[in-house]
Amino acid sequence: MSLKTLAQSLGLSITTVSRALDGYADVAPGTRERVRAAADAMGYRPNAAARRLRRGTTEVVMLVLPTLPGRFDEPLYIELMGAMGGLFAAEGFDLTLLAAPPGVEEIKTYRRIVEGRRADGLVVVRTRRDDARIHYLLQAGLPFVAMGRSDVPGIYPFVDGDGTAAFRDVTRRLLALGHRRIAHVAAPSAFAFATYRRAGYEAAMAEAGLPATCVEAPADEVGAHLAALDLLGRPTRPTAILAATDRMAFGVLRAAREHGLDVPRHLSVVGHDNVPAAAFADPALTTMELPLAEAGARLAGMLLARIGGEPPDGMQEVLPVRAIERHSVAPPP
Amino acid sequence: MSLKTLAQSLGLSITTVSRALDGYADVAPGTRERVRAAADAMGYRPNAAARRLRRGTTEVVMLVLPTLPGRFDEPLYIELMGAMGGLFAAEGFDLTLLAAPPGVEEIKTYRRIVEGRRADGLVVVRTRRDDARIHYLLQAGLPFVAMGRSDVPGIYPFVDGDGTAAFRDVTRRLLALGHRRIAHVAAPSAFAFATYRRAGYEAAMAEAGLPATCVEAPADEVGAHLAALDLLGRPTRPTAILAATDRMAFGVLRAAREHGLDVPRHLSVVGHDNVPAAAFADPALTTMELPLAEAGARLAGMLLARIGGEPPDGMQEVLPVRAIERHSVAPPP
DNA sequence: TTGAAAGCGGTACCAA
DNA sequence: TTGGTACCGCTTTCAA
Repeated sequence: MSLKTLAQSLGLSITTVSRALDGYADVAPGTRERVRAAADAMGYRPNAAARRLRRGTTEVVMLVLPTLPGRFDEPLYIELMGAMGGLFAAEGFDLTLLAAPPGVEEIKTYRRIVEGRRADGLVVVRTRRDDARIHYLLQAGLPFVAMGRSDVPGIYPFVDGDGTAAFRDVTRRLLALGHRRIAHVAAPSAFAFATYRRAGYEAAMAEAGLPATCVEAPADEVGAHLAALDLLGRPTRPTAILAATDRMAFGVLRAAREHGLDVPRHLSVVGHDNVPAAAFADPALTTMELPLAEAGARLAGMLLARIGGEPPDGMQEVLPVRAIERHSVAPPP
Repeated sequence: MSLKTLAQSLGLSITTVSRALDGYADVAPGTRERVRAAADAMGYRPNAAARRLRRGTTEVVMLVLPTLPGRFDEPLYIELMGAMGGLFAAEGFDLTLLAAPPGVEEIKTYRRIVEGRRADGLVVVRTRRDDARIHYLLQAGLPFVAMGRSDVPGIYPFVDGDGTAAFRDVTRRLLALGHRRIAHVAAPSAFAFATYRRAGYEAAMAEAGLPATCVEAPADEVGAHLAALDLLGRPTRPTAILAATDRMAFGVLRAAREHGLDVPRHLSVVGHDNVPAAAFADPALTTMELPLAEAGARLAGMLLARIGGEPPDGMQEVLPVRAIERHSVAPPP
């Protein structure tokens, strides 16, 4: 089903048919209707490759997942994708997802996308402080948006949760409850979000004139479990632990159980992300949530605008993080 | 950076350059090397749209996620993707992921892919008994593979876990431990996996001459939570509950807690999937696992073969499911 | 208001 | 072993 056969069956030129379908003004209304009806009836669908070649555009937006063999919080990205997908689709873009493990090979994936003109724009997720992907994309000039900030200089669109404020506020709440020994199981500092969250925690502790205790661990259950085991084994153990993510919080909960500690009676635990399992943890996990639907909508809007040629100035947003109170926090013993 | 400029800079024709890069035999070895070196140096990358248009192939394989806004238990699919991605990439295919919420619009997404020739092949996941997607793809003739079986007649490649054997075996194990009142919180029967798992449970119960008790619930924590609340509130409550998935098992664990029941002392609970959180549930969840890396590898191989023109006969595999013993199962009280 | 024709950047046939 | 060239299907000038 090509434009040609469609045109022939209508006794028109492909030019006219093409214009009628694209809604150009210089086509007789009657002709346009006739063409549209026929296209519909015959199930005509423009060949994507041909249109892309001709227009020099791909109608594809890619989100490259930095998948590690040991998985991380990918469900969050899937949710983000769900939020963005509809918006892109409405503008005729396919949102496609590619997997590229971090490492030296990672940039090759981006080169292939850029140099092979495989996408009109990119979504970068799980940003790192010194992010080679952002460096490269900035220099390559391909429109992109980032979910999360980074330390890379330059103006580019991003949306991020205000992790600093969130962790500062939750630390203050714990302090107000009477906690004094509050520890933080941080994610690796190479990740931007990890440093923002940690900074919020440290700020609140400093404010209260209390020492901060941070342990850095791989951003998963296992890493946090080991880190928490360490913290809880110390002579003066913390009465509250802030985990950088919910998955890390699950590891902390387990460590508490293994130390015979009741949460929240002996130990308060807080996570971040509000993954589905958090509500079903024992006890139900007190956590924080960045509304991904909203973040996705903003990101999609920004990327579409960038692809449309708008400059990135002002396309930076730090969204507030919502506190979710459940049952893993209580006054200190 | 097009073939033309590359050819000009080498003083060769584009024909020769194209053949040299594609590794055809009828190119002088010296020429080939010279071309390759130049292409590398200049960062030449064939324009994807042009090649696709000419070859009539897309070098794209799509996996369409049936995402529902708000619930994504799909880390499993991400893992599957990770397993397949490398294999596809090795053959020059992009594995791209598309989101399409189930419903009347779903098939439109598939039509767009098929009619716009946007992919050479598809991976269908979370199959349903009467699966409109499979119907459509079979009729459209586009190569595809399914993760999971369906009742749609026709020969097409699939890989599935043997849910029937898995649930039969675990039910037998519970029976051997002395359980008599074993219930099953089933996923909606529209999903193929749900009926296979349920069938295994029912077979084992019938074998033992015991009545089966099934409650069907939405395949998430909340649905299973409500279903389990119902089961545990009955006059003679079960001593063991099999949940169709781990996420559902989390809901069951919560219901048990709310009924003041200790798992596994008062109630045994079993899930399926072995999601990361399962090991960190309280108690650590006894569950089952379909090796997704292996399933992904099989699926990728099948799809590549189908795209290469091989017939689908014999491309059906039901893989054994591995039992993961943890701490949510014990003899009945 | 319509149509002819020139590409977009490759691939592959045919000839040299 | 190499080069010329006709497409692939669509968009978009330019003429009619």
